[in-house]
Amino acid sequence: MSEQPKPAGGCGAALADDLGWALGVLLRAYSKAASTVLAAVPGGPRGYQVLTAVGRSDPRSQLELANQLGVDRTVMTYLLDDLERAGLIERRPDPADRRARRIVATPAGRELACSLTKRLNEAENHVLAGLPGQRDREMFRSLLERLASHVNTLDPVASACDLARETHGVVGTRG
Amino acid sequence: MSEQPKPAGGCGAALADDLGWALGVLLRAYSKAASTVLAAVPGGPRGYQVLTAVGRSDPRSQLELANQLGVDRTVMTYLLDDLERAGLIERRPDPADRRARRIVATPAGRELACSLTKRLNEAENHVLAGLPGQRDREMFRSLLERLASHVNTLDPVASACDLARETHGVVGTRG
DNA sequence: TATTGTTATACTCTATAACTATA
DNA sequence: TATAGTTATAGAGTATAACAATA
Repeated sequence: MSEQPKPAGGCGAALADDLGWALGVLLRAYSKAASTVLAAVPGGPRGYQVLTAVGRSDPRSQLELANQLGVDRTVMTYLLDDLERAGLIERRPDPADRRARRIVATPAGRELACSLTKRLNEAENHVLAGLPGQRDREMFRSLLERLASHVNTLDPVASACDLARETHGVVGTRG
Repeated sequence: MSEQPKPAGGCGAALADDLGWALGVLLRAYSKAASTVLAAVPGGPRGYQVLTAVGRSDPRSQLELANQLGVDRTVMTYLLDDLERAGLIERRPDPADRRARRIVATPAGRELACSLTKRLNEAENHVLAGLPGQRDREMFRSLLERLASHVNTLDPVASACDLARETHGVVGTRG
């Protein structure tokens, strides 16, 4: 339809009007700020995710952890290697299954995760600085989280962050 | 972002409470839908961006295009190779500078871009389905765009759509 | 035989640099 | 000398597959 080859617009949909564009810009800004904060952590953002995940609840196996964070279990090996070398986590034998390892955060790991979490909060605020009003911010967060959780239910993708994997496949659709 | 009680005396910051997480989930959902739509385009999302960019205004050089879309000029070469092979764009000599090529969309290219744009709009609506109310959607779009354009001014990153590129990094990069 | 974790390999995307042809 | 475009090479990041130990 619309077979009008309009020079300056064709079918409309200017870039600034694009949802994906806006989301991308915003996420990119946040990621930039976040990865500055997380630059010091072995494994970067991923390493931080592991730290918070193991600090949050009982010891998990590597596989559990990998599934939860949406990374391949081979990647998890490298990730944990780095974190362990840095003294942030430990691999302990699982008394119930000698194949598995229980991953626990060391005191240093918990402490680091703690301080990073605070700094990430600042990064969030930086991104949200475009909405000076407190009410606008709350509104945005609220709407965003409604959308995110809805999407998440539609898309029962295990959990938080298959993000990486999925997006990769997606983008990899290159001809 | 409220102060939640946390399990291990940690610092909280549950995953679902994280701005980066929500943004990532949403962008991922959109990317997934979008790349399904764009799977047929050589170069995927990038290819689509090129198509719309060249269809939107006067013929540009490859370098201009690369800068505008935030991709390396070496990447632009491959991208245009694919698009040209598919008969979607043409490289024409620039009468004013024999080093440069002017990139123009072929009729087929414009037509494809046009139909894809429509289908992308549907993808947007799919993602926004979590906000049933029209007013909520408008509000979200409005707030998001305010944020995005503000961030963009702070961050003079070339322009429109580093999306694709950043999406990789970003994705791996949730805080 | 299946599963946890490790290791080795291949593939994708991107960046860097070298090369050409023009300016 | 500098610039537009191309090509070749190397690097990060990820997935695939083979392997060892255990179930």
